[in-house]
Amino acid sequence: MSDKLTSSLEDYLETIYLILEKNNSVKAIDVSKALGVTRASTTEALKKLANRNLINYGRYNSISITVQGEEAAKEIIAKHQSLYIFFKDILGASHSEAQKNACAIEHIISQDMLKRLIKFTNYYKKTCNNDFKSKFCK
Amino acid sequence: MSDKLTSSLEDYLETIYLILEKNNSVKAIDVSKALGVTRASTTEALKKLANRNLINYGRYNSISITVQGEEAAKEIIAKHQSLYIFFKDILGASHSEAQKNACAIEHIISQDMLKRLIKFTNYYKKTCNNDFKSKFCK
DNA sequence: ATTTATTGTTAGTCTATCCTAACATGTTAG
DNA sequence: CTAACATGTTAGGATAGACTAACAATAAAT
Repeated sequence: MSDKLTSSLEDYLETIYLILEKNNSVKAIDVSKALGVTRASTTEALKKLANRNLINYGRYNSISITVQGEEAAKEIIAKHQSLYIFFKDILGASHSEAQKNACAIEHIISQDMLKRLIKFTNYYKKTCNNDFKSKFCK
Repeated sequence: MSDKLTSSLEDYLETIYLILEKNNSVKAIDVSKALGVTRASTTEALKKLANRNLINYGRYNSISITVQGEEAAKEIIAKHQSLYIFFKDILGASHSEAQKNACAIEHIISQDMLKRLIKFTNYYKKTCNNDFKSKFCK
């Protein structure tokens, strides 16, 4: 039924979820600030997310997330998190590098590849004691 | 001077380079077919690449690549290759999965992260004998 | 409570990318 | 050589995403 979200809409949804988790409420302006876009852009994105029943929201209303929306957001965040951990803990990248790359790649890596990456990360952490990191990452 | 290429333009340039490598000549139609886009889209992209001095080409002319274009193409292909190898040889993904993900991620992974990934891949291949792949990837 | 500041919306513009359809140019087979 | 076919170009339209600027609604402050 629902087509795959664009990277951009995934970013909006993810941001809404994360702010809600912290603050227990989100306003459009918070989303705008978090993503570094104008309020106009956020309005447009919110409409699209609402049309797909991922969030509830109407004119001048505060935003809530639907069950579907929550599921979708959690999936994105899980991808982000797995990538971040691989970049940081295995490859030894800095927080900001790991973050930046995870933010971009989370939208395009396939489910299959992500599963492999997670399995590998867990395996490597257990078995290899971060040899690589200690040798090559200062 | 030259802004970063978009993912789309990178794809066109990469494709041109790869076809040239094989055939010693490229036509727009080859690029169209390789990328699965219309001739019209290719015409447009070729104009943009020519404007940035990455290829030489005029109306109804066959395409050649400039020195700058070659450099840029090689960089993209190197990214692709490194990602592909990691996905295939370390994570044990299939050819097509590795290919698909490399094609997408090559345009967005940072130089820093790529370097780390390459270093890691080499290190892991030497040191770890593909334990993970043999255990988890059939 | 009314003014001021903040936040949200709309309308219109821009860029990038793709498309289709019509037309132009090249190429190849009779 | 000239008809077909293949290839390239143009014009025009669609979608997605962002922007600015003007306006509307809400919230805060005096």
